[in-house]
Amino acid sequence: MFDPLGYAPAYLRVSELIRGRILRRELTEGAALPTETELARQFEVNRSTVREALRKLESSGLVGRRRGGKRLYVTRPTREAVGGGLSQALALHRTRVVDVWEALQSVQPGIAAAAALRRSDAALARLERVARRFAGRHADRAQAVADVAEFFDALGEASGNPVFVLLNEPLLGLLKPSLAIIIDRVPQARSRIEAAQAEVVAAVRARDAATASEWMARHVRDFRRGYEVAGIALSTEVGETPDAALS
Amino acid sequence: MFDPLGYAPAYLRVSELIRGRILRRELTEGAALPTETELARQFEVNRSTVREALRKLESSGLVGRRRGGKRLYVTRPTREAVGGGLSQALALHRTRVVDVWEALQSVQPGIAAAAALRRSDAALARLERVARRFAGRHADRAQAVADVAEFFDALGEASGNPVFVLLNEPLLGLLKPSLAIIIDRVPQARSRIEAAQAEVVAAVRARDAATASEWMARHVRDFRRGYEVAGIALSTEVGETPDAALS
DNA sequence: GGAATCATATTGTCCGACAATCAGACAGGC
DNA sequence: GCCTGTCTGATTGTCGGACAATATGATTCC
Repeated sequence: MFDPLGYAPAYLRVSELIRGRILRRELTEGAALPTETELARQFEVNRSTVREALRKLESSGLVGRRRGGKRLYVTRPTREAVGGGLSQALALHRTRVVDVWEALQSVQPGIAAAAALRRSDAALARLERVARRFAGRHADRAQAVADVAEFFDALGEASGNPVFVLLNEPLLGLLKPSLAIIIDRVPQARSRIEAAQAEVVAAVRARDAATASEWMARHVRDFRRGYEVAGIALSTEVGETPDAALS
Repeated sequence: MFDPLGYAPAYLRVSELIRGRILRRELTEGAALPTETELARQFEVNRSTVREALRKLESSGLVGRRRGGKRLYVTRPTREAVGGGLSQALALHRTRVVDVWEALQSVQPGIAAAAALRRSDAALARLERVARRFAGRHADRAQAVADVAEFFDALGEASGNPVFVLLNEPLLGLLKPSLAIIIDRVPQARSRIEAAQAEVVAAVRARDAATASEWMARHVRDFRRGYEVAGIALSTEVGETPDAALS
C-alpha cells in the first residue's frame, strides 16, 4: 500500500548529485573536480563522506585521475571500464563460450555492414594495417590473439557507432582466452582468419555492405568450428581472469 | 623505456582482493560479507579505508544490501546495474538514436532466432502474455512503452543466452524515451507493433528461427519509420534522464 | 508457536591528525 | 634558453577515535 520512504545515506546522495551534473554536461569532460575539502565544504558533509562518494564515481568511470596525478578529473567511461563491468557480470552469470559466440555472430555482421557503408579513409587505413600486421607475423600466440581482437575493434570504430565499439570490448575480452587455445591447437586457424580478414577489408574498402556482412558472418562462424576442432566444450563457462591489476 | 612502477592505494587493493574472491566464486552469491570492522582487522587497515573499498564494489554491483538491511551481501550485478553503466557511458559518448537503432537492428534478429530455437514453454508463455497485454490495453503511453520493452526482454530470456539479456537492457533503456514519442505521435504505431509481436510469437512457438528473425528485423525497421513519421531527427542524442534515485 | 522486549553489533557520519607527494614558483648552472 | 635542484603550499591517503541510529539476535512472556 505504501512505498517504503526512501532513505539514502549521504555518500549516495553526494555521489548522485555529482553524477547528475556530469551526465547533464554541467561538468564537462576534462574539467577538474573541486578538491575533497572543497566538496565537503559545499555539501556540508565530512571529507570521509565525500571520499566514499568519489569512490563510487571512480569505479563507474565517470571521474578518474591523470597518470600519476592526484586530483580527479571528469572523464568519459573508457571502453575498458564499461567492458570490464559487463564481462565481469557475464562471468558471474555463468555465461558459456557458446553464448558469447552466438552474440558475436549476431552482432558482427551488422557492424561490418555499417563499417562498409560509413568507413572513413582513416578507419579503413587502420583496418588494413591491423590485418596486415596479423598476416605478417606468425610468431607469438598472445600477440595474434590481440591482433584478432584489434581487428574487431577497428571494424567497430569504422562503423562510427559508439554502441558497436562499446559492445565489442566485453565480448572480445571474454572470447580471447578460448581464441588463444584455438590458435594454438588448430593449425589452419591463422590462415583462415587471415583470409576472412582480407575479404572483409576488401569489402569495406569497396563499401560493399552485403559482402562485408557475409564474410564477417563466415569469419565468426569459423570460430565455432575452431572450438570443435580444438576440443573446447561449447558449454565451458567464460571466467574472468581475476587480474591483480595492482603491484 | 621504463614502465611506471605501479602504486595502488590501499582502498584499491582491498577492493580488488575482495573482487577477486567473488569472481573466483570463493565468496558465493548470497553470502554475507564480514563486517567492516572485521575486514579492517583482517586487512590491517582502517575502517574508513575498508569503506572506500566497499563503495567501489557496491557500485559495480558485486555487493549489495538487502532491502532495509544493514549488512552487505555478495550479489550478481543485476541487469539494471550493468545496463545503467552502459547506457550512462553511451550517453556520454554522444550516442544518437540512430546508433542505438542500428545496434538493435543488428542484434535483435539473432535473439529472435535463438529464442525460436531454444525457447522453453515457460518462456513462450511469458512472451505470449506480454504480447497479449500490450495488445489488450491501449490506454497508457508509459505503460505501452514498458510493455514493448518487456517484450524484447522476454525474447532475450527466451533465448537462454545471458549475453542477450544483458545487452538488451541498456539498449532498451536508451530507446524508451524516443519510443514514447513515437507511440504518441504515430497513430498506426501500436497496431504495427502489435502485428509484429504476434508474428514473432507465432514463429517462436513454431520454433521457426528464420521467420522469427525476419519479423523481428521488420519490427525494428519499423521503429526507424516511426522516427521519421514522428519527426524525430535521427541524429538526436540519447540522453540519460538523470534519475534522482533518491528521495 | 508467536509477539513484545531488550542488549548488542553494525553502519553512517563526524572530527582531527599526519605523512607522502604533487604542483607550481624560484633560483642556479650548462 | 633549457635543464636541474630546491622550496613551499595544497591535496590526497590513511589513521585513530567517537557517537547516534538502527538492524540483529536472544530472551521473555502470552
